[in-house]
Amino acid sequence: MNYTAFLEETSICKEAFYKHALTEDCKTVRIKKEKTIIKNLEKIFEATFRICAEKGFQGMTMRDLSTESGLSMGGLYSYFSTKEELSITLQRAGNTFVGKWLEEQSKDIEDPEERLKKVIRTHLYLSELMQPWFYFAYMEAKNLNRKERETAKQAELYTEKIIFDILVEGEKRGQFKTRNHNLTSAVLKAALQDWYLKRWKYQKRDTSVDQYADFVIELFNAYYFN
Amino acid sequence: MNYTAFLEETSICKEAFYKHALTEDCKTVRIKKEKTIIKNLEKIFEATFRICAEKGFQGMTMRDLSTESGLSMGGLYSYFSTKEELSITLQRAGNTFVGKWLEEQSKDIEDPEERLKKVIRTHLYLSELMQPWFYFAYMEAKNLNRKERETAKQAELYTEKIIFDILVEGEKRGQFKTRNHNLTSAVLKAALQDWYLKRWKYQKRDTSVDQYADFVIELFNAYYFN
DNA sequence: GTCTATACACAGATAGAC
DNA sequence: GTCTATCTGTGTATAGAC
Repeated sequence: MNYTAFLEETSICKEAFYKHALTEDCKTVRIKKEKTIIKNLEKIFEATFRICAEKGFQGMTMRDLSTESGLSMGGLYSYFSTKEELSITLQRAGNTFVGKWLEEQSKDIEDPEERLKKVIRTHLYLSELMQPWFYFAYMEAKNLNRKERETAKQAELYTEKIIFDILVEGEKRGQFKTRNHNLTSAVLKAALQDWYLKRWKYQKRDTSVDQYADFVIELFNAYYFN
Repeated sequence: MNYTAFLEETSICKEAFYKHALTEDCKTVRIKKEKTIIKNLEKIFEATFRICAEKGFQGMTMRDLSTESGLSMGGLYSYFSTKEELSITLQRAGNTFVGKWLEEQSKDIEDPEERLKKVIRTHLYLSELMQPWFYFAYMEAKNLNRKERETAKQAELYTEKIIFDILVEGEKRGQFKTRNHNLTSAVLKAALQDWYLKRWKYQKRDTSVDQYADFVIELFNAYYFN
C-alpha cells in the first residue's frame, strides 16, 4: 500500500468528516437543512484551521473567522453558541473520526508485523489527508477546559494503546524481541506526530509521506527484529 | 553520566538563565539595579510558564500575569513595553541559552558514537531541568510574528544539524551504517522533544529521564549498528 | 521602582430587520 | 437562514501618585 492507493481505496472524503461532525457532535446547530449545514460547517472549519495555524485559537477573533469563512457574525452563531464550543466540536469530531478509522483499517489483519505496518501507514496517510485538523487538535488541546482536555489525552493514549497491543502480541508469538513496549509505542507515536507537526520541514526537503512511512517502519524493524 | 551527575557537574542554574536573558535579550528594561531585575524577571517568567501551560500565551491576560507574578500592572510594563515583547524575549533567551550549552558540552568529544550519546543525554537533561521553558517555546512559536517565527525554526534546525553532522561523520569513519541521516536526525529530534511535550504521560508511568535516555540511545543504536 | 486608577480599543455575543 | 447594528465586558497599556 502507498498513499495513492490509500486515497483510492478509502472512501474518506471531507464531506464524510463534516457529516460525522454534525451527527456526532454538533448538537446545537440552529439550522434545519442538512445540505446547508454541511456546506457552512466546511467553510467554518477550514477557515478556523487556516487562521489558527497562523495565530492560534485564542488569537483568532470571531471577526477574523467571519471574514475568512465568508459568513457574518450572526451567521456563525447559528452554528455554535460560543467560541469555545467551536473548539470542542472540532476536537471531538476529529478524535472519534480518526479512532474509528484506525481500528477499522487494522482489525482484520492477524499477523502482528503486518498489522503494525498497516497502523503506521494508515496513521501517516490519514494525517497527511487531514493535516490541518491533526495540527489544530494537537496544538489547541491544552487550551480546552479540564474535562475536554482529559478526553483529548485519552484519544492520544488510545492510538498508543493500539500500537502497544500489537507489540505485546508480537512478542508473545515470538516474532518480536522482548523490549520496553511502553516506551517504544510512545516514541513511535511521537514519530507519527512529527509528520504533521513539522510539515514545513518535510515539505522543504521534498520528503513524501511514503518515504517517511518506509523510514519509520525500517527504524522500528531494526529494533524489534534480527 | 546520569541526570544526578549532570546536575552536579553543570553550573547551570536558574539565575544564570535570567542573567543571560537580561544581557542578551532584554534591552528595554527601564529598571537600573540588576539584582532587582533578576528577581522580578524570575517572578514574571515563572508565572508566565505556569499560566501559559494552562491556557496559552494568547489566553493569558496581563491581569492574570500581574496576579500570578505578584507585580502590579504598571510594574510589569517597566520590564516589557508590550505583551508580545515578553513572548519574544522568552523565546530568544531560551534558544540562545540552550544552543550555547549543547555545543559547549559536546564539542570536545571526538568519537561520533560517544558524541551522539552525549548530545542525546544533554538535550534530555536540559529539557528536564528547564521543562516549562521548552514546552512554552515549542507551543507558542507559531503565534510569533513572521520574523521571530523564522528565528525559532532556525533554532529547531540547529539542534537537528548537530545530530545530522555526527551521523555523517560516523558514517564517514565507517562506524555507522549508511542510512538516511536527514530522516534519522529528524525523528531522533522528535523523540527528544516528546520528553518535554508529554511530561504528564511519562510522569504517570514513573519513567525517569535516565530510563528514557537509555531507551532512545538503544533504539537508534539498533538502527545504526549491529 | 512600584503602585492604583483609568483610558480606550476591541473582544464575544445578541436582537431584530430582511 | 443570514445579515447589520449594537451592547457590554474585558483586554492592553499608560499617567501620575507615592
